[in-house]
Amino acid sequence: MADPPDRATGPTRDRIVTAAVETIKTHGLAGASARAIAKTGGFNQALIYYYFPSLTGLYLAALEHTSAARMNAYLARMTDIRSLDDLVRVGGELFDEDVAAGHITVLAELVSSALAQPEIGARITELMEPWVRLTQDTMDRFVRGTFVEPIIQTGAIAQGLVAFYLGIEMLYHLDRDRSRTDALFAMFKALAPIASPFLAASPQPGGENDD
Amino acid sequence: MADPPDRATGPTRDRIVTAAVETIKTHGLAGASARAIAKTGGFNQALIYYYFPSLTGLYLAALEHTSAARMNAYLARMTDIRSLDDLVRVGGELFDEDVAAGHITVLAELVSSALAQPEIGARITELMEPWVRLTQDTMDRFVRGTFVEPIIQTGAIAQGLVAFYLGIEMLYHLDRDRSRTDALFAMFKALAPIASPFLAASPQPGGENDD
Amino acid sequence: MADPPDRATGPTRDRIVTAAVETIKTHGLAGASARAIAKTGGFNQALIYYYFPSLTGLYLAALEHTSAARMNAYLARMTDIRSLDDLVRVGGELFDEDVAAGHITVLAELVSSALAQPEIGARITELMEPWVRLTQDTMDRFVRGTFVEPIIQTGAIAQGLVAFYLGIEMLYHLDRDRSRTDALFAMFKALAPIASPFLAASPQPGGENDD
Amino acid sequence: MADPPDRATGPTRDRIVTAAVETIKTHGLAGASARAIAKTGGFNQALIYYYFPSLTGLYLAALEHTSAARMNAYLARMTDIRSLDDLVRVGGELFDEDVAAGHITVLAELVSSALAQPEIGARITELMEPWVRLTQDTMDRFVRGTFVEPIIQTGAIAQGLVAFYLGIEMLYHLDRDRSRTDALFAMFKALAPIASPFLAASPQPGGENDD
DNA sequence: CATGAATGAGCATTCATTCAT
DNA sequence: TATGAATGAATGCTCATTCAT
Repeated sequence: MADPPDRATGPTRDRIVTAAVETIKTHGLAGASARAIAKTGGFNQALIYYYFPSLTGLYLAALEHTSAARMNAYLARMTDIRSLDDLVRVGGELFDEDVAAGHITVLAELVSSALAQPEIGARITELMEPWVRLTQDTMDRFVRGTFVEPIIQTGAIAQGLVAFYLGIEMLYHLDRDRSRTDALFAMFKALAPIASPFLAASPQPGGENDD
Repeated sequence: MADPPDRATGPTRDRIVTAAVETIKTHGLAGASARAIAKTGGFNQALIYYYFPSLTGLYLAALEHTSAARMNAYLARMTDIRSLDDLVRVGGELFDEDVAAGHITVLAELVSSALAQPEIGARITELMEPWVRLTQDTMDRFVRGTFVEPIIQTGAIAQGLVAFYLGIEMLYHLDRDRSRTDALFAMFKALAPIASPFLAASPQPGGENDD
Repeated sequence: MADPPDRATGPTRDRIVTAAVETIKTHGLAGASARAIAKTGGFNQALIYYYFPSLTGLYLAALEHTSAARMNAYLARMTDIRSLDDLVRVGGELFDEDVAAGHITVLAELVSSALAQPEIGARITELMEPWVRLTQDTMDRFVRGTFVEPIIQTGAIAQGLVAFYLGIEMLYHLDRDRSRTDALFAMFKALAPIASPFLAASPQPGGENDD
Repeated sequence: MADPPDRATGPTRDRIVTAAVETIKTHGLAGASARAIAKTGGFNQALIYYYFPSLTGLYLAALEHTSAARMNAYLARMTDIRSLDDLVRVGGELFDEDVAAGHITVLAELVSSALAQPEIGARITELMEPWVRLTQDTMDRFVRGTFVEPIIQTGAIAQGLVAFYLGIEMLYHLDRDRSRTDALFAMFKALAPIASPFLAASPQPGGENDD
């Protein structure tokens, strides 16, 4: 308590965070005890408390880690998207990567645990905001200037899409059955050419420029 | 003869299940220890094991309980729905009730825990199937006979809607902020009159008649 | 507490005792919980307390039961023994039956438990006395009148033989290896003709006549 | 790396083992709960699981401990034995020490518990083997070269003597009555001069040299 | 005569966390 | 910087026993 843990950087810290992500992904949050994480990473369990104030702190750091890593991947691919067709295709690829990276697993487990620990709920909400923003921005690029713009609220829809994304991943883990997700992506793909006329022919490139 | 518990009925069993639902709703699955549930219900913790083979058994019973209770409520209201407008309105009301009853909370917590305990995943999937079915049936009533029928796959969409529903509830618990949900329902409400022309003018009453 | 349990007789009592013997034999004393015994016998566990003041009371009754049953078998075969050869042969047969009946298992388990519950030690000692007596009497029949009579103390040896018997059975259960016991009995068989000349040519029939 | 306990050495480990021996000796295996052992040793019960994988592991370690300690004592005294008279005298002294050290108590309790937990039976058999070997070796030293050598099987007899030893100790704990044992040792003492002529006049010194 | 229901106490084990080194 | 040692509190679960019926 004398020394202030929660060191911001360092290779050992990364090692711990990586081990935490891996353990949460494999054994769930309930199975991600200090012992389990230390075993995964091959270090002493007391080391966790040298870098983080508590296990919860590490859990949040794990979410920050995967979130940042995935966000980079998303941003890198966003420039590829020039049509609704691209959007569906790239979206499917990114989803597959998300699942493989364990990002949404970590997210879902933490969101789930926030019920019992409301104090971390706010922080998780913060960490999700960039994703909602990115989703909304992407939608705006397709919607701006079209006749649907005044009808729909991209902000609300973005929230809903993130929720949907979270839910889909949770259901996937129930029985590891990809057919659910596959059917949905297939339908999106089929709908894309139909919806295209109503949307922007060539979506404008966009970042996080407007608020 | 009284050895393998999991008694099917009885007032005490109900008391335990109710206490379990209440505890999961309030403290999450991680906080729903045998002791915590017993405290909520005002009975001895050993009593749980007289009625259920394990805590996991009780958790599943809790989900079965809320699921059955909510399904009854849903079926009772289904006949009220005669237009897309009705659907949005009744849907919103039912969602509010779901949240209040804690049904989706119990569901979300159990789905989340299935990551670490794959053996219960299959059972949860079973318990979710009636909901997917109900969702799909309801959609079919609006879609059947319209020109959108060949374009969309109500089965896949139903899965997606259930996932969306699950995700929305999880996000709601993050910060207890209803604005997210409200904005979405408001938009649905606004979209209803626009979408109506494309769908069945008067949806056919339907149960679980077709497979 | 109002009614005095420990009923002396009755078919139901026998059923309980038999179930107790069976359970101790199979699962050991530590595994012979009220539940386990009731399951073996197919009755309600509370029934035990209608016939016995406590589980310990039932355990002792179980020992009394097997002890009496085996004593009858021993006495019935004693008249067959007319030579040292007979003794070894019949002794081997009776040992096999003892093991099969679980008598020595129950005895060994109870003796073992007496360490922690000294209050039952005295009762067990009492229950073992007839066996020591029988052993001594049998020895006396062979020794009386011979020149070895003043040299050995059949009382002490009888105690030792019973201890040996107990120990052998315990070791047998370690690995279920009969070879140990077989080798010993084989050697006894080989020694019998050698020892015979030193003992009574025709052992006198004897009961529990002398003190 | 510190995860699978069962640390091989260390003073704390010794403390735990000693406390376990003491507790088993006093309260029996059934009374040697983690809490009871911790109380005996004055340490936290969780410490047990830092050094041993389970209570069973500790029980076996306790047996290994007493067995090794007693074996050292036995070997140290073996050189004193030059006659049958010595054997009886030293044997009696060692038996007294065995009882005091609790070695045979621990052994008997563990052997008894192997009925319900067959998986530890094999290990216990292993731990008993040196004792059987020592007994046989000692007998061989007296028998070798004498006319009784071809008649008796020292291997089988050694097994029987160990069994006898075990049984005697168990009976002793029934009523803490030493007279049984005393009478037997007294008789052995009386028989020694009689048996001596038939055995080796001066037993050969021997270790575990021959197989 | 027998049972189902119920309980308080105890069990083995694991937890997050601390601390001296 | 990192670790081994240690602990108090909690975990899921089983126990012998009681009691109303």
